[in-house]
Amino acid sequence: MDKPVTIYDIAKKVNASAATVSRVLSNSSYPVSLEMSKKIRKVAEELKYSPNMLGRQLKKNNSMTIGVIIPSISNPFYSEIVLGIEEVARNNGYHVLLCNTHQSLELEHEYLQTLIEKQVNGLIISSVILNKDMLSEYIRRKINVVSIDQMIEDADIYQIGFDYRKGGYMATSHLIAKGHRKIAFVTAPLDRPSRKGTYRGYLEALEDYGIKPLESWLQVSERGEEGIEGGTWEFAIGKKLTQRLLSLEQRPTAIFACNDMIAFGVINELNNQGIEVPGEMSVIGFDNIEMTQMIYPPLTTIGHPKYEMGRFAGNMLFDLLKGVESNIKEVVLQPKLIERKSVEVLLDEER
Amino acid sequence: MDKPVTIYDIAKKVNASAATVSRVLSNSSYPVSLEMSKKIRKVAEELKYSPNMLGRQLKKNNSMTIGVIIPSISNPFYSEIVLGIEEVARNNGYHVLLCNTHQSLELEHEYLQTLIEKQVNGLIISSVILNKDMLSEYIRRKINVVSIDQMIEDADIYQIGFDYRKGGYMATSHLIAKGHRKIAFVTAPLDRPSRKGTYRGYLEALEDYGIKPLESWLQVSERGEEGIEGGTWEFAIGKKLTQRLLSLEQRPTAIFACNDMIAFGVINELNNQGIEVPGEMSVIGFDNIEMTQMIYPPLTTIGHPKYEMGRFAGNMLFDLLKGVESNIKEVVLQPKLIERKSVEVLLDEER
DNA sequence: CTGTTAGCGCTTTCAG
DNA sequence: CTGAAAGCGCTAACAG
Repeated sequence: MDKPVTIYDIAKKVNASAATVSRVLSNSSYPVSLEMSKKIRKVAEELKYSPNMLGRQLKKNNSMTIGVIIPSISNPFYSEIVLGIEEVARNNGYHVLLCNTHQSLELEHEYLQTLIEKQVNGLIISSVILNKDMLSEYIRRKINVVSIDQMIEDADIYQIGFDYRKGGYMATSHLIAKGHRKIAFVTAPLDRPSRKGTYRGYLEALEDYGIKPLESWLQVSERGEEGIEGGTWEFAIGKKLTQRLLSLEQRPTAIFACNDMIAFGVINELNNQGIEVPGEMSVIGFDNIEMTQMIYPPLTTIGHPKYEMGRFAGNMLFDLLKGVESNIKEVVLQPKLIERKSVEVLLDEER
Repeated sequence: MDKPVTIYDIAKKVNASAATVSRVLSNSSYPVSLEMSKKIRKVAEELKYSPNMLGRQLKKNNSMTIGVIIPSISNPFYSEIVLGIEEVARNNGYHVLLCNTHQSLELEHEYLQTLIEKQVNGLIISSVILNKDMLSEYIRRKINVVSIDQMIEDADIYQIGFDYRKGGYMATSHLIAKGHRKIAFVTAPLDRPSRKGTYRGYLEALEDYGIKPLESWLQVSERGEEGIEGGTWEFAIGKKLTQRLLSLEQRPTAIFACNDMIAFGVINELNNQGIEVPGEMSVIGFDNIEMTQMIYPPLTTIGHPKYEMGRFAGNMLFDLLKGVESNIKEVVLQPKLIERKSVEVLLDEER
């Protein structure tokens, strides 16, 4: 078992000191004669030297790594965000340590801790359960954290959010503009800021147009088993909630789902029961994940700039790491209506 | 800016040596008096000590990290695999450094290199472009690597594959069993072992049943722009290739897509053109990603044990890291027909 | 049971 | 321009 080659091995071979070798191989600005420099590089090549970053990182106290904590990478919503973050991390020479909490408070805690131990330089987090206190360790250690998508109340961290309320309002008023009055809202539990916001937007739109919401048109699912809350679960609740809706005496003419996965479930169940979308029932989703273009009919939904949010958060974090202080601590990204084919105008006589 | 607390700070406070502190805080089996041990833990708590893993890792020459290289996490096929790997990594106390190559040879090279520099203990890779030579550095350094899904020819590494040929055979013979004779194969470029295998299976099934394949029923897309080859691209080629198929004089009665994303494109185009699935055209996919259950009609496809493949690869790797040598270097996972609703029997008179 | 010492691989003063 | 030496935080012989 041949020992890994270090700068000392190279130093010996070229009759130089480890310091000099380090200086050239780490591209330091420190002056080294061209001749020496060349020789060192040549030998490094020959010996197939590759630096041990642990050494450097320990010395510099800089891991060149940022942590990213999200519920689950298998959720396409998050995978787009992560792709955005990764791109800017790579451009800055950083690596990403990705952590999937699977909605488990315990796991989230654990990751928060090990990321500190691994000496991450910064953290980007989209947490469902996080509060200010849990981040205190980071703040104390002056590790920069930026929170995305889910706002954390009055924590002293940078946040980049999304206006869910407005999105909910847009979706609902679009439906109203198309002539719908009986609009159901189908959602996973209203336990996160994002969903609460969307729901508020829904309510406000109805109110602004003088529509009194029927209680039974708000369909909220039970909490899912933590951990298995993948796309399948959301799809399933979309189906179940739709069944309930269809068994109502007063059926709605349009369904607003709090996210696209649930909307897929809604449409699927509608199809199963032979109800045509959008002919007999309009459906609108939320998030605009890639798949919305791929189903039939293509889903009308609310656009959420996921990739951009990731890039934005990444850039913000790296600015902070570079010491570029900003006094903008909070930015809110804006929703956008994406019209496709799952919503149809409702004629007066059908109301 | 308060300096991070180290074991020395604790040692000073309790009048012990750093060694002793290290012994208790790293849960070493080395004997330390209960009294001392308690005191140390208490002070560690008070000082909010958290170990710097870089120090330990450098000393132990063990990063407790494995690298995972895949094309893109935004592809649901890979995200499931990764979830499987992550689970076993976590159970073993390891972290995963995830790298998305976006089909770029350059990026792949770069990652291969930086992972070595970061001193990963092992590597799991599903590479499209990898060959034996590119792994030589790893082999030389005795870093264990296990390759998944895409077999690498006669490299001295562990491999866990999937029988694409058999999958292709199963899909095609299922179609044949349902009465189809005019079966098109719609695929991304046949430049990877997996797709080649699937295609071979398709051919063999046709031959076994005495069906001569029409050349125009093999529809291969052009290469996509590297990097943007996400789900949208595959969806798009599914659509485009279907258009070509439909413009043929001799139309097929069934379409076999080399993966589910492409199958979604196929179905979408069929829908657009008012062709009913499966009534007028049967469609079968490949991979059984989650979304296949969510579209309408639910897609008949070939099951690929993605999550299990991830777990399998992870377990194999950790066995190797633990020194459990195995003489099984190659294992091939098996396909499974998943019957849903996108294939219909073709009556004799329709042939 | 505890402490001393050396050193993992690298960078960085500080002197030459 | 080059080198010697110290040290990042931690662990592991070795000696007591």
